[in-house]
Amino acid sequence: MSYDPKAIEPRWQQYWRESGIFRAEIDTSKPKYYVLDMFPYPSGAGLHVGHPKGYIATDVISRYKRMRGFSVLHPMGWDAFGLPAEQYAIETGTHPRETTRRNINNFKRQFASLGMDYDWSREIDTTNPDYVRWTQWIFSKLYERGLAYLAEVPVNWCSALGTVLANEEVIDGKSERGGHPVVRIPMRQWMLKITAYADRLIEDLDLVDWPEPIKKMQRDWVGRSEGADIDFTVESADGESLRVFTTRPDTLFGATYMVLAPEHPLVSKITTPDQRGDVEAYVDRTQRKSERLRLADVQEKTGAFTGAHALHPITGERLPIWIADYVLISYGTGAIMAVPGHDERDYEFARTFDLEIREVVSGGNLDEAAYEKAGTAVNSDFLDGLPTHDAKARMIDWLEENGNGERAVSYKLRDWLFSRQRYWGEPFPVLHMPDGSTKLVPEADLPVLLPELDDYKPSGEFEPPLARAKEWLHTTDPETGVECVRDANTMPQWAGSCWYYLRFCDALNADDAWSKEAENYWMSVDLYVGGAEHAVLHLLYSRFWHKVLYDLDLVHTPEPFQKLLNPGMILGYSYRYYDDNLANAPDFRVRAVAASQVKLDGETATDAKTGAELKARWVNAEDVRWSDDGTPRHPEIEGLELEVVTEKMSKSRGNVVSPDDVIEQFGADALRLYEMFMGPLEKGAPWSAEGIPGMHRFLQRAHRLVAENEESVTITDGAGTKEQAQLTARTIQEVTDDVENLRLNTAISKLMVFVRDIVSENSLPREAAEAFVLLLNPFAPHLAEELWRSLDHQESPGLSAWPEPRSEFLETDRITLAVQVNGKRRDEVEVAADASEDEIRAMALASERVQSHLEGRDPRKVILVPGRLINIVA
RNA sequence: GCCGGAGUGGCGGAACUGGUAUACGCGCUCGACUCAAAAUCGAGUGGGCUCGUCCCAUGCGGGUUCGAAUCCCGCCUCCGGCACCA
Repeated sequence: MSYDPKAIEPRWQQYWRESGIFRAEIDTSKPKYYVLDMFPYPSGAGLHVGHPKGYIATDVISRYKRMRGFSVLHPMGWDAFGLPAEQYAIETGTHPRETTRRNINNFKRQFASLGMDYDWSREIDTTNPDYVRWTQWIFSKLYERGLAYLAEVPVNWCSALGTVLANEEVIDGKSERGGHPVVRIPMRQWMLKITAYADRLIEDLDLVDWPEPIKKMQRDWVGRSEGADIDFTVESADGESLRVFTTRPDTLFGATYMVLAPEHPLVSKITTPDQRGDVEAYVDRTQRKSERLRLADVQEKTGAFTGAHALHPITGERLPIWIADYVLISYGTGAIMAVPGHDERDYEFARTFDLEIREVVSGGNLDEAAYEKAGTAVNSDFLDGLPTHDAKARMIDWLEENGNGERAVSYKLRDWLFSRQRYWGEPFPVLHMPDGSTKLVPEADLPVLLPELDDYKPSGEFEPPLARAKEWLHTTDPETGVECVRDANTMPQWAGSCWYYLRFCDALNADDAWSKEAENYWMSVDLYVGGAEHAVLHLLYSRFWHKVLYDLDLVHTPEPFQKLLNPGMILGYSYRYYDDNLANAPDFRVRAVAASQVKLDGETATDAKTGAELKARWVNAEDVRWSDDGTPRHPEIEGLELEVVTEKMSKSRGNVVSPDDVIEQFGADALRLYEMFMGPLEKGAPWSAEGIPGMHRFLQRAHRLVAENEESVTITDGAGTKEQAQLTARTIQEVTDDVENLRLNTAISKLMVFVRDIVSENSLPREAAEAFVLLLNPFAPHLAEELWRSLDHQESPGLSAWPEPRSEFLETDRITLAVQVNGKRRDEVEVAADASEDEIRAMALASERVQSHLEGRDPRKVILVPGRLINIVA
């Protein structure tokens, strides 16, 4: 019988599901291994071939670790709150719960068809009331600790999404999802005090094994800087003092003016009557300037003079106080001392408004640019002659002694804006009392469930859809019977993903979020695999929650994820052109333009000839017409050449390849193998259909080798010839080493070499065959099951022990050494493995080729690299 | 602009701490099987020429070394992140 994945794969998938052999068990006699994928949002589009790369990798590792004797936890679940289901509900009236249920079923079907070994008894759905209950419970813990608070804050309001967004979700003034415009308006919102954990979020990165670039991104995001707060007295404003933060207290003598953010509370107080007009006009202008515009002209410095002056704390000099939007209200104290000699931004501002530039650190040329590096203090009274580092310390000492300031630390990280004005999220377990205070819904009354709504639309008036559910909204405090109001906001999608890895440890626990015992056994996550796009969002948020839980003694590790791996994205080829139908009008005489005729400026495309604005369009990959010279063309518009772009797979780009189709044609094992074989896990690459048949052929060969041996190959007992035993031992050793180091691509290539070379005189040794099937099992588990049975085993290979190489076959008695002359390879010699240097040297010098390259010269030096080469230097 | 990461055959990639560059797969060429094709199997496949015991090749230009894809210096290109954070 020939290899037929369609017949084999469903059979074993059913067996895995029904036998429950991959169920995770707490077994204290075994070491544990917790391998976790970032769980997906179950979208309506289902999985495409770009998704499973990480999932397949964890499946390989999970199966491997189980065979190595670990008790393995490898769960899967759904991050199922979120905008698309809600958007779909708005459009069609279908309840998000229904959409979510359908999508989850489709995802589960796809995961099953890929042959995943998930323990489905631990499945998590973040929208499930049993789960929401504990998400709300953790929020209550944050609230009790004072880490959740309501604040009137300027928020990122996105009217298209009808909600506020966290800073991290806004990119270039547009929403991260969908790219809709975002404006800043003040609103009363739930905030989480992540800044209280800023230092620990940086320090504890030393405890985890993560890619260095990701750690750096997190450090930079928290953005800790050390310096000093310095107080300036505002002249003639009844002793009003102005506090600034600086990282360069050593340049205090170089401060020639002060700048407040336009939103700074002092602005209205200190502005002099004759400057009021200018100042108010400027404040008004910056308020209306969108985030986007503010970014666009970062180079241009603008500002207005308040008419007020501050007094230099040491010299008593009068420094003019300006306002300018290059100073941000949300960082530091919202005010700065400007040192134009040693800060690029202040320098530009001073140049624009003709303010004094003073050198207080030597080393640069202030006629040309600000000098920001370290140097020696000059024109600085008691700091003169000190190097920057010492000058900073001396100045801080002076400030503290004289009561003019103190050592201070500032962070870029802001508190986490935690409420959304949407329907499909966790309600806040909070009651608003008539006196304006808030209190938690008692733990016994959790979860607070979402009310049913007829209409999921955001009102557009900054009011959440939940506010329309009057009966739900108005309730009574179960403790006092007082009438009160629920909170109409919902939590952001991050909430559910902040702690799901803990619930997986004990997913069926009805009394607690997790038991101490389960948490103790399984945590922390040994290997966490997921996209680098979560480097600062999900990973920072969940680390924060985890630390709060750690402080509450609810978890026993300070960090949740020990090792992190970011699989590279699999991209698709898409085919692009442009047209001038900007508004997608239905009856529009569309003019299509090839990419070669288009000028790109950032995100806007214009016609290179006419300058008219254009919109990018894509042709579905399968609809592309290929001309004879191999260029892609539009299927209908005659002669329109398409531009080939490699980008993330998405429906809108028409470049999605479904795993369903690949599995239908070549089987899940071939798909699994191909995705792992494409290259290193961390690296992304465009999907190419050409490689899959090669994997299919390899599996076919393996099948023929082990299971169809009646014709040409016979399985013989024992380890076979010396060469066969050596190849087997070496393959075991090398595959093991590769898997341990997550080099799954090279592990597969070694299995291929084995299949190519193992047969000798039409015989396949039984030991070799069995080792091979076991090595193959994590990668191609369906075929491995099949082959294992054909070798007369009753149990799954997934439950067998991983093979050990027989050490006596790892060593060889004769080795081949390269012979170099002056570093260039000229010949090779075969020597006994234990040959002495003199012997090897003699053999190398005896080589005809070596002699001819020596051209009669005597060797000056001979370098022997044991086991590798001998280099003769002449 | 700043900070990361990466550039190796026609393509995906391999080369572990500086030690035989191009493993493995795809593609291509030739051959076997076949009436023929597909499938399968086998052989070959970095480039060059004066076809040798040759020369040149790991983005470009230098350097260190007996020896460099690997280390150092200076550039170029692509990908990702950040973006007035005082």
